Amino acid sequence: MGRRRTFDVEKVLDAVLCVFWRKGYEGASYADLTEAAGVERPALYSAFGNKEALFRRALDRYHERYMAFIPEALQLPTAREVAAQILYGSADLNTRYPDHTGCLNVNGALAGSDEAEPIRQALIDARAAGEAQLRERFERAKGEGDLPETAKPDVLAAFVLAVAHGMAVQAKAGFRRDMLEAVVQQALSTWPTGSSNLSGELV
Amino acid sequence: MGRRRTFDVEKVLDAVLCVFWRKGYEGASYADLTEAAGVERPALYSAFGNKEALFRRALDRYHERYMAFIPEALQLPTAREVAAQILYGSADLNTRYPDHTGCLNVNGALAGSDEAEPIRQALIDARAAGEAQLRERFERAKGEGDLPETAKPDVLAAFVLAVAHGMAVQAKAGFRRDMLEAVVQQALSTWPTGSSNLSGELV
DNA sequence: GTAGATCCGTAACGATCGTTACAATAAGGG
DNA sequence: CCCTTATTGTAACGATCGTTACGGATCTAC
Repeated sequence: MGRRRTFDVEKVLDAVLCVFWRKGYEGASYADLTEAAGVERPALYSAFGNKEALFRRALDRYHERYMAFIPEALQLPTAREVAAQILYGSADLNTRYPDHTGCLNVNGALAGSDEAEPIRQALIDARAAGEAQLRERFERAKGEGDLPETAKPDVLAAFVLAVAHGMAVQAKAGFRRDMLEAVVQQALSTWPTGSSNLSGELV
Repeated sequence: MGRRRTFDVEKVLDAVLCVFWRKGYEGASYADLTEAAGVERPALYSAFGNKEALFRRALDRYHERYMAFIPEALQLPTAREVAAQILYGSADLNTRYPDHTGCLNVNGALAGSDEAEPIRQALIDARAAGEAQLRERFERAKGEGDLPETAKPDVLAAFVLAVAHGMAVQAKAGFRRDMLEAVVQQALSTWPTGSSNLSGELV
């Protein structure tokens, strides 16, 4: 059967993920990746394929390990709780690790060379998938009377994720968690209600 | 006094600016820059210095030519109008040019290699300067009774710019202007007021 | 018209990029 | 114990990165 692998594939993937999280797809070199992983280049190629495939694996792992709060949030009873959980969860995740702040979905490849276009599009698709889920959840809330008839689920979803992405930019700039949480509170103060709460006050 | 320049420095700077806008600092190569500018590399070095200095010149020009709506917005009479002008102006700028969407302040260098750290910090500083101006404007509004005593100018400024930065991310992902404008409307839907407008309706 | 200064394009610099031969090493099956 | 198979680290690949010598071209000043 031949020689066996001497490193833990998942641990290496975690180390690689952190580098991509901090430096983005193009900003992370194989020198950075091998140093963080404690593994030489051919081992990375053998285990994961080329850089693009490695990033996609790291991105999948990111969603599994760090974005699990999103599907959890979608199961909460009210649309407002869903939005609050997503926004507070984002503020937390974006500031939890001082050496890789922000969000991989945003940091990964916002702008870059033409060579990075497939990865940039993959991140766009990943964000669009999350937005579609959120929109569907808000449509359900509208049907349940949890959101008013005038509410626009697509706009609400885009708004919530705009705030989340903006916080990711701010976290990458060094914003502290309590500031982001205050931003979330302000964002939620505009939340529409199905009944009589027109005051804009927090529930 | 010697041979004269055969190209228009400002036009070259505009062409360079568009490339940085689309691909970011590290994603834009000299091959890209010279092709867009119609000028060979040594001419760029002679006129602007190295890549970092060239980007800073392009960034200055960006603020002069495209972000002029910010200081204009700050002079509007009410805090709500200031916020609205900044957000609608951002939505417009982020989607106005199909081949370089989003915002240079965000696209330029959100994440990247260590070599890009000075530029990344310069963009952070530029955004922080705009945020400080906005906060001061909101402090003034608070003193004028335009914002309630409970309002937090720093949080409001961070919130407005979080929405703006989030829209920049979304615009770079292909969001259309009308969608961003709906996001802006949602963000403004319950702007705090100093007097009796607690309905959350748009003015 | 000539001298001096400045700019232009070609072509190359060393460094780093992502990627991969290749040989040594270590495991299992006969 | 040998053969096969797979993994390891070294060391290099061609391409591209940002940067710059250098020589020919073009201007002003005298």
